[in-house]
Parts: sequence; C-alpha cells; structure tokens
Amino acid sequence: MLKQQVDCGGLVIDDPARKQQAPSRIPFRAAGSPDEEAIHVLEGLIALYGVDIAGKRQIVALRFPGETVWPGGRGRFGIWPLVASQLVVTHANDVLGCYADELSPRNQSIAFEWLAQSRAGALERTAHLLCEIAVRGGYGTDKIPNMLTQVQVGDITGQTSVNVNRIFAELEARVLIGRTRGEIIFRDWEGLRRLASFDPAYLEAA
Amino acid sequence: MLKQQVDCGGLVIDDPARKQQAPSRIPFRAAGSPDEEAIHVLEGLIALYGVDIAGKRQIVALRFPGETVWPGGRGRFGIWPLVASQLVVTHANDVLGCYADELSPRNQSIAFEWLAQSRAGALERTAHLLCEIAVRGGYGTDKIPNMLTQVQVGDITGQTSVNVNRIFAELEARVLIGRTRGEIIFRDWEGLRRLASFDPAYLEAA
DNA sequence: CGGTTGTTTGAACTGATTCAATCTGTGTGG
DNA sequence: CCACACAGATTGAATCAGTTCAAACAACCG
Repeated sequence: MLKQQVDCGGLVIDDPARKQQAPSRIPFRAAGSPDEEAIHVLEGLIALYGVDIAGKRQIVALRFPGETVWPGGRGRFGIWPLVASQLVVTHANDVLGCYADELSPRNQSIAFEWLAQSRAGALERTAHLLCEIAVRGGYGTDKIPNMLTQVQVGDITGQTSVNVNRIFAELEARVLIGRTRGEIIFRDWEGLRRLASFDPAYLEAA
Repeated sequence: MLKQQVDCGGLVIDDPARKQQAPSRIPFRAAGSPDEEAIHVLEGLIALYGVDIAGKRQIVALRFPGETVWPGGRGRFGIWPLVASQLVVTHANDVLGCYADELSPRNQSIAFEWLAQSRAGALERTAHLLCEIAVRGGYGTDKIPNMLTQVQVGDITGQTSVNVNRIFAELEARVLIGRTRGEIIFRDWEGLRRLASFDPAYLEAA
C-alpha cells in the first residue's frame, strides 16, 4: 500500500511544506477545474466524482492513504474528501516516472472491477465496498472504522441512502456484519467476500 | 484515432505476419488467461468483459480500430470480438513507450465516464453508447452502421435485450434516431447528445 | 435546551427484469 | 421453389428491486 510513496521519492511527498489539510466534505477541487497536479493521500479518504445534469453526483473512484490522484480526466471530475484528509499536491511531471509502471494499471484494474460490479444487486455492491475498504484501507478482515455516512455509501454504490440503510440491516440480519457506533465488524468475512464476489487480486498492481 | 499506431512504431503493428483474424463472438481470450500482450485493433470491434458468479457477462470496455487492449487486469477480463475483427498481437514491452503518455489516461478517462454514466436511466445510457460509437468509431454524426445485436447492446449498457428493444423504439418515437436494416440514422444528433449528456471531451487524451 | 446531522421505518410508485409467445428475415437442403 | 431451421427482433403480462416522499427517531454540540 505504501509502495507508491517509496517509488516516487520520499523527498517530494514528505516535504512538509507541501502538506495540506482537506476538511471533510468540502470540495478540494470542483469538477471542471484544470488538473495538472498529482494529489497524494497521506491520511483520510478522497473521492473522485462526476456530476450529471440533474445535479446528482456519482463517485467514480476512491483514493486511500498511500494512493495518488493522477490527472487525466481533463478536470471533468471533482475531488471530494469523504473524511478530513491530509494531502500533498505536486506537479504531475515531478512524479511521472512511477505512473506508467505501477499506478496506472492498478487504477485501471480497479475501475474495471467497479464497472464489472456495477450491474450486481445493491446487496452485492454494498458488500463489495465493505470488502474493498477493508483490504485497500489496510484494516484487515476483522473490522473497519465506520467512517462514511449512508449518503456517501449511496453515492459510491449508486443507491439512495434509504436503501443503503435497508441493505446494512439485511447484511446484519444475515450475520455477515455487525454495527457499533464507530465500527463495522465482519462477523463472517468469508461469507461477505463470497456474496460480493470479492477477489482482492484486482488490487495488486499488474 | 490513428495516433497510437503512429506513436508506437508502424513497423511492429503493421507487420502482416502478426496479423490475426478474430471471428465474431468467439472469445479471443477467455477471462482468467494471463495477459502479457498488447492487442491492437485494426478492424472490427473488441469488448473486454467480466463474468460474475451467475455467469452474466458485463462489458467493461470497448476497443475500436486504432485502439489497443493493454494488459493490466491480471487476466481477469476476457476479450470478445463483437464483430469479426482484425488484430495484431505484440508483447506489451515492445510498445510500452506509448502507454504512459497517451493511451492510459484516455482509457482511464473513458472508464470514469462509463462509471459516471452507470447510474443514469437505460434511455440515457443507450443514447450515450450510440454517441460514443459515432465519435470513437469515426462515423460522424449522420449515421452509424448497425453492427451490434440488441443482446450485445444490453451487455454493454447493462440491460436485457428486451429492454434494449423498447429503448430503441422509444428513441425512434422521439425522433432522435431512425432505424434501417444496416444502419442507425441520427435524426437529431444534438437532441441525442443532450439526452445522453454526451461530451466528446472525455475521448481526447489527457 | 434547541438546532443540526444522520439513521430508521412505512407506503406508494416506477423502471427494468423475467418469462413466454410471436413475428421476421436469412440461409439450407430437398 | 418450397419446407424447414435458426437467429434476432418485437410484444405482453406479472413481478421485483430500488426510488421517492414523508415522517419519526437518535446522537451530538454549542
């Protein structure tokens, strides 16, 4: 998970002068802004989102700590911290070397996985998100912090928050997860993984 | 559209010895095979697809003539010629140079666009596909060849063929398209474009 | 305490699926 | 030239997943 940081040269990314705080849920960069920058996530969780005519936002990608938002969408996608985050912004050229070799195939792989999942049922998609957070966030298979609102989960998985709530209740009723205030507990990781067709292979670089 | 071919060195891609015919609808590479190769499309239309537990296939990307299928999914996605196609297969290393600069950002941009579109209604998604075929296939805004079955359109847009049929009928009833045996005619390109929120900017390289 | 944000629940509605049947064009063999 | 098979397109009816609207409930915070 931390490989990118090492590859790209710690001296750039660890420069404290470039570090920025990004408050939760305040757009860090709105859709439509030019993007020449690479944004490295140190802490928190960042979403790339598109907006349709009706004003509905659809999240198209997540970036966990250690991952990087590369330019390439011509600014069509906004950047939205789902939780309070720490970022380092560099000009893309400074770290381009590691883009081709490692990062881009992995990001494409994740995008394809999301597309392949996109027609599954809401139960499967929601379970898949929980699995992905567990692995990509490095939390392991016991539990993850409950850091997203149900509205945010809906933006990611393409449902209304009303339905997210029912899906969570259903996952709990099936004893796949448990919920406390601050955490989601995996009561049956293997069952959840199977329900979601989640195979972490797509998260390894090509 | 042909830029990639030029960039990557015509001598490799134009080598007639490497040219292969790929018959329509016979998997060229099944999901799960290793992928070390770059597959260049000379003619036809290629789909990358994933398969879920239920055996349903979901197409995650298309490759038109002049475009290339890069490795990076660890073989999780199969390659399926939607129509009879001409391909050139090379080892990825031989043409890696052009990957980072041009091709990958564009492919990521397209994947994001598909994800952003994925929650729109069936009418909008189908209209979007027609627009994308027109531009990416280089057919212009008058008409496109009717080369896909309604089952294939459903695989791409995530619907059943029954619904695809109804959507086509609806698009025709709204005088956005016309249908003949071999072609789909754009009767109101601007209206179709607006309905689909189709902005060809995402098809330009970053 | 009131204000705000997030969660939970109910009921009506709708887009899309599923199942099933019919229709149309195309090619094939007698 | 006709009989037949086959793939694709079209249509109808029942069903279902998810949305929408509306309201109640819970937790948190100044």
